[in-house]
Amino acid sequence: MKKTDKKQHAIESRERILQAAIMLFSRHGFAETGMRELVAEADVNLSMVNYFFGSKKGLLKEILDAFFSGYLAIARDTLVTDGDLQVKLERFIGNAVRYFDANREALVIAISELPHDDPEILEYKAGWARQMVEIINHEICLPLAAESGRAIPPTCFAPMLTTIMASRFLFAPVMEKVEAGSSTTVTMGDYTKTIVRIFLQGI
Amino acid sequence: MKKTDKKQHAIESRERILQAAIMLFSRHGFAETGMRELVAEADVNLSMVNYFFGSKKGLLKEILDAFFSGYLAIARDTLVTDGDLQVKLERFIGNAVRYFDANREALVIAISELPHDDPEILEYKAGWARQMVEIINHEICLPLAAESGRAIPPTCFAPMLTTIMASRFLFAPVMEKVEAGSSTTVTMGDYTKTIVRIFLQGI
DNA sequence: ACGGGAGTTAAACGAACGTTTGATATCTAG
DNA sequence: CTAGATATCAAACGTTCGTTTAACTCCCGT
Repeated sequence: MKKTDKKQHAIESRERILQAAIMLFSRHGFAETGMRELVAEADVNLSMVNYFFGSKKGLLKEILDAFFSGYLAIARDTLVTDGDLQVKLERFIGNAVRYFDANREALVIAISELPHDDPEILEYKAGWARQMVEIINHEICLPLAAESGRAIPPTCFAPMLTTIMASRFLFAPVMEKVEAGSSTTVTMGDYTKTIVRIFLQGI
Repeated sequence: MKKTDKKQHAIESRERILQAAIMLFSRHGFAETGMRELVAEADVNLSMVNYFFGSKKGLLKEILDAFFSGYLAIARDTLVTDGDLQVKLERFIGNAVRYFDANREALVIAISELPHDDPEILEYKAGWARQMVEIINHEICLPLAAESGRAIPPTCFAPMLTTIMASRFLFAPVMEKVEAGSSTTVTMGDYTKTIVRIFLQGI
């Protein structure tokens, strides 16, 4: 095995652990997923999780970190610009839904773990939320108040916007049982358009 | 101790377990809450949970059952009536938000556990969802399609409506860290009005 | 008044948990 | 070439998990 192969293999082991964790944490939950189940799925030795991530919780942190930073980047890229409020909102929702779709498993983990008050995790979830709230405030809430007089705080609006975009992915397992195939009858494009329409002109 | 006192005490033990479970499951999650932590909070013996509820999962089921049946009852009472679609929707949102507020801990448990695919739990979450979807379809989606031509399936709309109403409670622990007191700066009445306005005429 | 069922208890069960250790193989740097 | 870092491994660590058992108390129906 060449040196590059060895390093490559290590990187791949790390990556396999991440992928397996994202899948299992989203399907069974973080706490109900055991390390042995995880390493079996990732096809690595039991010790490798602690070797690469320090602890099981460290692994969760890295997953959440990657997801939140991507979500925040989308907010920055689509909202922190000149232009009409409606255009910005439409662009943000479009990109965010695409991002949620491409990372639906990490999204489910993030929302599931969101309300739990593990101090260690909560504190730095708040770190990401703080940045998000600031963007939503400057680019949506303040302009909205200026042009229509409606004052809605970003700490209230950001959760609304995030959860409505996430709703489809959170309910997917249940709705698939309610009506098989229901998670695909509405295209992602129509899903986006529906959310945009609700926010711009109501149902 | 009188007979009524004894029976009363048993009922109270059962009730204390339920209350402690609702609190702990919502704060720490179902799987991360241990039985010993639970019975210490409820001030009962370790065996009592299995005695009253059969298993830890039986306890979770009872909590979810009570929450879902209450939510479904509100949907029936406020939506399955004659009247204008907008009036019905406004009435439903008002009552549902009040219900979520009064049962915010059970709500958090329900949403957190929603995406996980434990077959036993998933199957009967789907049972409740099926009834909910049917009501939303008949009372909202079909009338909406008839009067405005917009076709949005209830398996897509019900999750949207539910999660936007739940958003405030799901994000409360995080938003409280972002801005202390932020979970009370918007009254429940204003929160309701905002959601109603979004759905009826947009932001 | 007494047998039976319901509530409660302390103790123990085996299993599974996350983590650590020490050895081994492989690659890198000097 | 060799010393050290890196990746992998099997095995064991001590805890904690959810559940079960058996004994005990107390109340109720007959």
